[in-house]
Amino acid sequence: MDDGWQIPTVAVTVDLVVLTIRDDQLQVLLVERGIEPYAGKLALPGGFLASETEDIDAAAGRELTEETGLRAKHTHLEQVRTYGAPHRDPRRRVITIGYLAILPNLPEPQAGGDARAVRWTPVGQTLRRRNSLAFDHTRVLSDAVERARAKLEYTTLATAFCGPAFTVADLRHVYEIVWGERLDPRNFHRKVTSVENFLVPTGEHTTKDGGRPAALFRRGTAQTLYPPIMRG
Amino acid sequence: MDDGWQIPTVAVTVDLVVLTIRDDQLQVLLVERGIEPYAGKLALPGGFLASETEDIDAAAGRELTEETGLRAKHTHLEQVRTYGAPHRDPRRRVITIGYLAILPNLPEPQAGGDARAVRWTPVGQTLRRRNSLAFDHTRVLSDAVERARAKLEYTTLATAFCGPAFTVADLRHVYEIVWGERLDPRNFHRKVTSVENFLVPTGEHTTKDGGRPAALFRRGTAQTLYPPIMRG
DNA sequence: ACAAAAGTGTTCGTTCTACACCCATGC
DNA sequence: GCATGGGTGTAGAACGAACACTTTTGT
Repeated sequence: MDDGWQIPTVAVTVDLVVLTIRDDQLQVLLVERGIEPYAGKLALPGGFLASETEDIDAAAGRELTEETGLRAKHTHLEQVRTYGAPHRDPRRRVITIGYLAILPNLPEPQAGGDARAVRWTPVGQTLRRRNSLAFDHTRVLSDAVERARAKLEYTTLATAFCGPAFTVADLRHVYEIVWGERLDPRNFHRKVTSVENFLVPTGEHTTKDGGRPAALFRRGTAQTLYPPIMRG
Repeated sequence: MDDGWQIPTVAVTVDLVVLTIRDDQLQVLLVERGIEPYAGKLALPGGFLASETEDIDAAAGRELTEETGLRAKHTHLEQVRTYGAPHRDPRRRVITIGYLAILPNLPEPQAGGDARAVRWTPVGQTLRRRNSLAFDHTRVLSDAVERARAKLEYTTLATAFCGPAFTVADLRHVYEIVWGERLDPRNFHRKVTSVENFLVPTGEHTTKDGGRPAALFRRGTAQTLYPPIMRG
């Protein structure tokens, strides 16, 4: 074994799948690459570890802040998986750790500190076209979206797409758009309001909608949904 | 940005959580460390990438073969998550990718090609004691075991603990031991036999048991269970 | 015959689904 | 009043838990 073998080291990046709902679509934050390889192609935002001692979760939070101007603390941010095929970056060996971030629909387009061209893009069309993204980012996006879809079933993750106060209909729209299927408004209402500590009434109500004002809620302390809300 | 900054590189290991059922207990394969840090302590088997171009899944398969003598091809082996706290290894920066492997109970103790002292250890007592494992391996083990427990609910993973032919009771014992709870034999039988392509009858039956011979099955092609088999 | 484990049938209560219906607002 | 969406009630289907019961072996 000990025949002068040196421990190999590799470069490490974090790549972010930042999801939100805009214009009744599930959208992902993409950047246009300015340099080779894949110059001009769209890619997930991300980057190398800033130093040999930067924590990987901290690196993901730092990238999120750089791209969106938001603090990671108030955002859902979780690791999905790591991609380490040898030639996924043609320049050199790079493994990347994929993260899923979920934001509410922001009033203004993100004003990142970074000068790169950054844009919201519908997830559906991005996944439908092969090779629409640089590197293996289509796979990274696909895995993260599937994670999000699955977690809506048995966790309270859907509230991460909503602002501080939201209606039951807002929450239902999250499910409908992320899953791409219609849910019965009446049964959905009963399900979510009967889970303990999922939704906390603020006492406020919406105004100026087409119909009866809806009660406003904020996130409760519950992290898991039991019973789960299942897809079709 | 481009002020002479060098891309930092880090060492990468894969660590394996190899689970099996022995003596009616969920057990994990551990090695006794021979060198500092944590010399004499138990740790998960694993090791550094063999070269700068080794695929990480291939590295996990290689480590599995080195430790158990088994080909990864016939074993369930999946990535769980990556651990990258800066000082998780006191010597140098190392990030590790945790993998979950599941084996049937082997007739003989594993005869690995590696000379290190390797042993099966019950998972329950290992997780109960803090600091029973080196590095952050208690966390890695915990995450992998929770992954296995969760996947029994909605996938056919339980068959990975069984040999090529098994009875419904064998499969139920897997669930009972991994989950640590009793299941009704009659209802369990109905559930698993009614999932399409989960269990394929071999036509053979057990002999020399206390009661009526049980039909033998082998794995079918189904990967997911619908409806799921839920924990309490 | 008896014990033991495999496998089937049945009952009962819960949950899901579909939809009728009432409520509260803007116009 | 009427349209619009919020929210509640309810009947029927589907599902799961509990358990009586039958089947097939070994001793």
